[in-house]
Amino acid sequence: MSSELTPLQKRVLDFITECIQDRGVPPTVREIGKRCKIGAPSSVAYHIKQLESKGFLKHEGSISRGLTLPEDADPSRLPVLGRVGAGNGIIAQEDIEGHLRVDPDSARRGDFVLRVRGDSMTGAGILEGDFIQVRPAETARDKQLVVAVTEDDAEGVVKRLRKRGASWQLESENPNYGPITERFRVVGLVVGLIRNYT
Amino acid sequence: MSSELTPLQKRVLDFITECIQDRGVPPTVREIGKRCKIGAPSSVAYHIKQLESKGFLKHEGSISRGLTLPEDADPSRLPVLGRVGAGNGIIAQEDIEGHLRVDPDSARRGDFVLRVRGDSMTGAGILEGDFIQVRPAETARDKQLVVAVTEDDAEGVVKRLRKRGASWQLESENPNYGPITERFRVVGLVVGLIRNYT
DNA sequence: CAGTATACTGTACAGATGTTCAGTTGTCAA
DNA sequence: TTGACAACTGAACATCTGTACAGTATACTG
Repeated sequence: MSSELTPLQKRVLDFITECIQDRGVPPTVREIGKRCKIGAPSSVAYHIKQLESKGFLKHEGSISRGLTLPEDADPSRLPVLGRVGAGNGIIAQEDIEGHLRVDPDSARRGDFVLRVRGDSMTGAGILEGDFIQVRPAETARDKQLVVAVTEDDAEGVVKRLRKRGASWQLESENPNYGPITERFRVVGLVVGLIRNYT
Repeated sequence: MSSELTPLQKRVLDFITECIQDRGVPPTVREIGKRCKIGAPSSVAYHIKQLESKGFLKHEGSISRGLTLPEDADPSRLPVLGRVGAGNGIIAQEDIEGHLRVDPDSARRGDFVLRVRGDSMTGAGILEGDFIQVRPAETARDKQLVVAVTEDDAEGVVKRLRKRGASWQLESENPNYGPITERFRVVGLVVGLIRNYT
């Protein structure tokens, strides 16, 4: 695969990212060279071309400091999914309904957002229409809020994982709903919630 | 006051903001001049100096494109307040405990964030420790969620505003708490909620 | 009127900057 | 060894870029 980075390319990319985020201004080729121990500006240009062709960087014409990161390089910009897939890749491109920006301190690469349907979790303060931030995971501990898929419902549900005796089940937090005892698979942990009052 | 902008200065600042947000790279003095019909680069430098001295812009040394916006120019970066003041200015600098970034589409300039204390609003899906996004306002409509201050408690409470007969009162959404019927003043509307599960 | 402050223009210049191009080095396969 | 290829170096160059400086025009003040 051509989308792998050499250690040096990674260092270059990291430095560019650092400059943009911390200083607000992208670096020049010579600044990159100085920091990453690359002697010639043309050599840096070479790496930039590599990074650009691999999709890690955008390079605007030949203007000074014309380096930007592609939008999806920002880990705090999370995709809002209409459903979670049951397949191996949780995030299917066709299910992305939009994007939501969250605080960078509470986001990790890979997180995604799901819109809550139904009122089965009102007891946990999760209302219909809320957005929940989910961190992909295949296991969870007792009493954690999880997103799971069952064989019936491959769309994904938000429930509390509970151990009852020897077996695990998914419980709602609304007396009108019973637990899910059929086979299920945890796909992620609920790590945050965003609600908008119109 | 020296913090007012002339129309031209505003156009310059708007263009710089546009470049940074849309293109990712700040403009050069000549790019600004071209767009804002300022003939001489030195004249643009003059305006930049003005904008910088008024605090609307940061200007890094004499490096190319060394223009950045001060952090508090970002309307999606909201201050987290420990309490809301009862005075004329709601946001007192000394009460700012930190900052929280929210989605730009749901933020407006002036919004702030308050950490919820107590469980009086659990019925509305607002739990202790949640962050609520507040938009300053002095009036609100029936049934809206508001932040208000009373004479006893100048710290600020989150309640639902209700009209009961001829008078208004603040109601909790937890059967263990009664309504607040004493004099109060609305300071803002609840427009969003952010919760982090650790 | 003279004096002053603001908001410019025009020009010049040193240094920064992206790019090109002709080579060089090291690795790996045949 | 030879050839191919990726990863560089070094030097040169045309432009881009921020800044300095010497003025100009206008409005306002006393």
